Amino acid sequence: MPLGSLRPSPLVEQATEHLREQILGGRWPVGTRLPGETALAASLGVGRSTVREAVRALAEAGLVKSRQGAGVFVISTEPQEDFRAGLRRAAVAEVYEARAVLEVQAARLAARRRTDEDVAGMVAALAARRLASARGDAAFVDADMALHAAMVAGARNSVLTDLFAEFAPVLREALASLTGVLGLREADPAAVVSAIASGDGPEAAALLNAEFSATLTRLKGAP
Amino acid sequence: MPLGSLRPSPLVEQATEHLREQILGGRWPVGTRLPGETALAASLGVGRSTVREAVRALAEAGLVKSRQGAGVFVISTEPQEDFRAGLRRAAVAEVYEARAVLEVQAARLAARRRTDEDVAGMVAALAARRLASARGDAAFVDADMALHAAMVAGARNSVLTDLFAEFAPVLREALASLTGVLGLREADPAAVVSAIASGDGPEAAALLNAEFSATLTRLKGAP
DNA sequence: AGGAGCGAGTCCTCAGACAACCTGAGAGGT
DNA sequence: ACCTCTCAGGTTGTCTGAGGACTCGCTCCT
Repeated sequence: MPLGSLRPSPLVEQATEHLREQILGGRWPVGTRLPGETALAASLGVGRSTVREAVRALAEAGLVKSRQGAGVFVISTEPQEDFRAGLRRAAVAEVYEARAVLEVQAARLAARRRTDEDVAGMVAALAARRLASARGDAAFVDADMALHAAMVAGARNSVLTDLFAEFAPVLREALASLTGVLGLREADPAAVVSAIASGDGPEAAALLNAEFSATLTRLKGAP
Repeated sequence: MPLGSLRPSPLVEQATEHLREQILGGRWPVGTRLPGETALAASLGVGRSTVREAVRALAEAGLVKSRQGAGVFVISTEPQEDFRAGLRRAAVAEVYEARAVLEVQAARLAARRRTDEDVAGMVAALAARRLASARGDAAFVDADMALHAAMVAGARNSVLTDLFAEFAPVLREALASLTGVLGLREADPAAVVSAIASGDGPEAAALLNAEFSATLTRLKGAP
């Protein structure tokens, strides 16, 4: 069962996911021994070191444990992976869409609940974003994310705030290399902030939704 | 800074923990590049394969990400506290509100994207929920959650699906003891399902939003 | 029957080689 | 002056071969 000869992703990741599926699928129950490194390598059509790195990743994920001289043993078949791990594996467009789902409604709530301090935070983040616009992509994306975090914080819901914090690192990484293509600098978040500040929830939601939709079509158009 | 010549544990694990401490300790801020594999190997006094496996483990843990040709970059210095744990600690009303944020928009997407199989799943879940309505609270809540999971699945976004799965256990536990107070049995999810099936996103979103809002006021009124 | 010894199998680590890829500097043209 | 192209150096990705360390089952001897 050799892995595809084409290489859309690193071989190690392919091997890791392949083995993960087998384990989660119940091919090797808890306590059983996996085939040896050389056997797995031959079966997957990759080198031994590739298999070793895949097994190392599964060990870090808590699915297997290797004992020198004995073999690699399954210690769990539960998809113990936390939400964060799934996020990193998901396609950028899906992550971005989920982020849009979260933020559009959060903006609506923020318009009703934001305190004056929240507004001050958004205004400050807005200014920082404007400054960062002239700097590198990474700095700009950081400032942009900080602004959006401030807007979500205005919703005064700790679950939503934590959730956005989950998305932040993945989004930052994905967007930093795409700022040029996506035209993030052309967006006008000031209007959204003023809508939230003035308590106009539907307006804030509509503005954000339009921006996210435009970015999303660009994202799907040009990978 | 060579690792100890004695080997109480495998070298890879020592190297992994060593690097993890450095990253969590802030030696390399988010976004910075780690020294190259060969440099790290020399600095730790181990071979390059050992360093590679350590980096692979840290990548699986979500701390770093390696890009071929560029280097290994720090993407998080957070000690990976579990989002799930935070969910369990949050107030029920906040969790429920976040769930509403997620589902209302997911329903809107589902109306555009759901396949016929998705609709079949929702109809089946609807029937099961109707049957379960006569049974105990726990069974009914399970059936209700299954129905909502089917609706979210219709949005065809794996991130949203995973996210709802994250909420499910917490919601189930919290709602099972409150079904009587919240009047969940009185809701009419059939209308939402038919709106999704007929492609009417705004209608589906509005219906869900109304239901969630009503439940939320009851939830805050009588904890 | 019981224990010591042995050997096959396995993981652990290293070294070297080459491929694939990214980045930045410099040449060259507009 | 600015833009584009090329190229060289550095980095990660992958494979292979080798030897060390450890586990476990089998054999042989007492």
